[in-house]
Amino acid sequence: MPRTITEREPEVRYEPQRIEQKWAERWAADPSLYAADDPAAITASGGTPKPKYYVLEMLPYPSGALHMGHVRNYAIGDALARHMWMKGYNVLHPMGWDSFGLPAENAALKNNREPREWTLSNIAAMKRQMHRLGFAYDWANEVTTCLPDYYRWNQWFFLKLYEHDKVYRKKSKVNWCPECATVLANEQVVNGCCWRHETTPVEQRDLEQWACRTTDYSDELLDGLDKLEGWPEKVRTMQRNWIGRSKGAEVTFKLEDVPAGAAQDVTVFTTRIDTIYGATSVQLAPEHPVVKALAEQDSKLRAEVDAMIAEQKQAKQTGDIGTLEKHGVPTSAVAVNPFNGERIPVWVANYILMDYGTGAIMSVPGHDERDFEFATKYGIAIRRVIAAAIPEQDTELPFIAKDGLLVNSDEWNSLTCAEALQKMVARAEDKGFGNPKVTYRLKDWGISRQRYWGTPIPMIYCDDCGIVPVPESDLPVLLPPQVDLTLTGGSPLGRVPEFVNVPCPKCGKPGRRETDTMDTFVDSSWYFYRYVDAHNSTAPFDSAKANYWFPIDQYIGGVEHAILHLIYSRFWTKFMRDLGLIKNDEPVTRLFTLGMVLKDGGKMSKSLGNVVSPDEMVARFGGDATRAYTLFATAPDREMDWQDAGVEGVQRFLSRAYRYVARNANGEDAAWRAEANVPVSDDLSAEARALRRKLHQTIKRISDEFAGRWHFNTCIAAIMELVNAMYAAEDAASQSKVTIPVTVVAEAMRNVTLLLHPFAPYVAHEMWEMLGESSNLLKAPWPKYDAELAKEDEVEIPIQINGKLRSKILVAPDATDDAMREAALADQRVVAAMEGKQLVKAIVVKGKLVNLVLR
RNA sequence: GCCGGGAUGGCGAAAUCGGCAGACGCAGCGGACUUAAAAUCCGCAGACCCGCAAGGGUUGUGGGGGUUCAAGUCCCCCUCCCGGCACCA
Repeated sequence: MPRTITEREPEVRYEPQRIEQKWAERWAADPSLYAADDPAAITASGGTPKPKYYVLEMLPYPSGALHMGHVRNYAIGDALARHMWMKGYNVLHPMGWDSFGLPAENAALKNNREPREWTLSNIAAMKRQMHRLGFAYDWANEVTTCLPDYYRWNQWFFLKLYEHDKVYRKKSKVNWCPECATVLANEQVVNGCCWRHETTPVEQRDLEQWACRTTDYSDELLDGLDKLEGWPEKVRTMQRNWIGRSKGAEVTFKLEDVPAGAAQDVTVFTTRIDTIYGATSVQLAPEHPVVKALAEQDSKLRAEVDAMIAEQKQAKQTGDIGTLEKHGVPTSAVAVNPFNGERIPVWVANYILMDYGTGAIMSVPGHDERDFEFATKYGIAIRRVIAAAIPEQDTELPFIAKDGLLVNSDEWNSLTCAEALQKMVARAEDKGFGNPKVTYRLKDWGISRQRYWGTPIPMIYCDDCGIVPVPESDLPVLLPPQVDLTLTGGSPLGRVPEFVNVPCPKCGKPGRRETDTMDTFVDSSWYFYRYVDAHNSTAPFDSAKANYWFPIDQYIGGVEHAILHLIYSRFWTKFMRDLGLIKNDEPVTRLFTLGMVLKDGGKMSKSLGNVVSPDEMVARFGGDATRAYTLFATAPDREMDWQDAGVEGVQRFLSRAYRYVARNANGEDAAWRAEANVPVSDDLSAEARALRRKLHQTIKRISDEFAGRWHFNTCIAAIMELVNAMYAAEDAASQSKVTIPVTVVAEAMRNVTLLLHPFAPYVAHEMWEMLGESSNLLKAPWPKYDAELAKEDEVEIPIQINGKLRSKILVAPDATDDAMREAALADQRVVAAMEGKQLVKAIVVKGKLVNLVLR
């Protein structure tokens, strides 16, 4: 008869609220609990230093409350950090706040609150949530980007950038979001709309802006990606596309029949100079200066060009550029091909973009699909200049092959494309009508924002001296309080006379401060360096400390930062390296991008009303269950569909683990502890051995996951299985009247606690205490598995006949192939199945399976 | 259009190297305990068919083809979903 529950279940209840409260208080009382060892102290001590491990989760914007995506992100990072502490690493695991930005201004307008006050109170609230979830952060090195002790170093870096000509005034068309009333970087424009206001089309305005020379590092940013093997391929590809390097040539065509005042030639960019004998027209972007000059003399052309400009603008905003039907207008001008002197027509076409290359192309309809479409439509000549090396492989035009041979190209005929590319550029350069050219899609990073809640740009305009940097000794330039934030279009700081009007640092005459602030992506471009030395008041950080901790060993965050933040921060690292502040070329060795948290198959959003609040989950199921569920639902890199019932299931599991320990451990009793700590003897019942086997198999599984795939869902499943096995062993033992020694039970309980700790630290600490352990669980050694103990006595081997499962046999795990085959052939069902058939082949996979091929 | 990722029970998912598909959990069903409920514990469970049952058979990882003794996993073709890029010359 199964034993009754009442015998086994005294009134032990898992009360997460009580346990978590208790440990949260203890942890809060010890601020040094999660502090890393100081590298200087490590070197001084002379002992074998612990290896360092810098694990970082992307810092949140303090919107007021954590969302489930944060919880999932931090649960992953915290599990890893705790595991690495247990593995004996010197772990740096910091947290901070990306706390400048527009939402604070909006809140200020809406609720009449100071951005600073709103932001700081949000930070306090979110920090409470993080504490409640038991995340182990080194709060002593917290970074809050909106405070002067941080942003003064943004200003310091700005001065350094200026000094090294990496930041400059750029007059150009800029992206302007009317909703934000500010400029946006190219990276912040999504489908022609603002990244924060996805339905607000971005306008183009002529403005003078501060821009960072990110393009000085284009090649290094691109080529460096090859070495970032610890980054997801997806992110590397996205960055490659974003940088968009294209190697080609510029070729200048002389123009005829153009107005006297206009340029007398036009330069095109091409990646296929080898096809230039196939150029049968030149195509210009409608905004091209030559077109402008032509249109001035031709009102009909002007009307058509204006319509084309409007069409392109519209299509950019709707994201339809790329699918527009190609059309164009001929002009009166004629271009001369510098290679063969051929006179070809000049057209204006809607598929040519002014902001890429030179805004002009040579059109080769024989070997480019777009040009082909256009030429076909307007009856422009189409000429073959490339043929396949093997004539049978020629296809109809347009023929795009890059490994062909040149034809119809005078002296260049029968060269391969690759040879022609090289030689023809050389000729163009030699003759002065062309040159090799590398074009990038990446543009310099415009960092001025006409906003209040950001870092003031430390520059002063003086009528006599021009642009004058604020002297380093005058930093920080403080953000004034109580500023009128009404969205009128100008920089709010411009409305604060006490801020604007300052003497020129050079000549002392009245000057005006720069009133724009920095893009908030400046803040996040280097914040992780500040963590190593957050209180430094004489430098952004100590170089020795940064060189100890960097690069970041593991960075964890959402894929939505694959381009913006992760390109800017790579740029910043390279600039700091060139300044001599750091030695590393890249900030991050390994990057992990987590999947989104969905609800009912869709994104959680306020408008859909499907947002699950972490606070509510914590109140219902506890912090441990909430965070552990975010890991249990699926693998961390996959999208996860939230289900409240799943959290409840995890809570039940934690309860089971806790109650097992509560019933079986008596850590307060010295006699029990003495008995529990006796080494396990070899003389064990089958039940006890099975339990130990399961334990050691579980240790292996979980250790392997931490070292490899991070499929923490299967880790938690494995611990569930182990706990189930502990209950089952108890059950089996009670039925077969065998006892499982206290030492074996204690070993299982101790290890379950250690394994559980990275995922559910509160309950693990409570269990650790119940076991009478007084050491700090955070740094308790990660368990080692014993391969001998993990080995099965017997394994069940499936027997297939012609690939179909027909029977199973038990054999020793190291049984030889012969022994397995014999055992399989002796099996009753096999014997029956072989009746009247012939054994053609027997496939034996050692320790795995036997497949008998019968005919 | 191009580049990634994905599609497995009623649901979330597992299967790490080509070797028992569905571990673990949720929901469900049956049972124990209870005056009852909650909580807890034990058990069952892909689908279909045969059988009173024990058991047996067929089928099954988006669709179609292929390689193999053996395919969720490898190859070819296709559909749908998610993410990114896109007249980039």
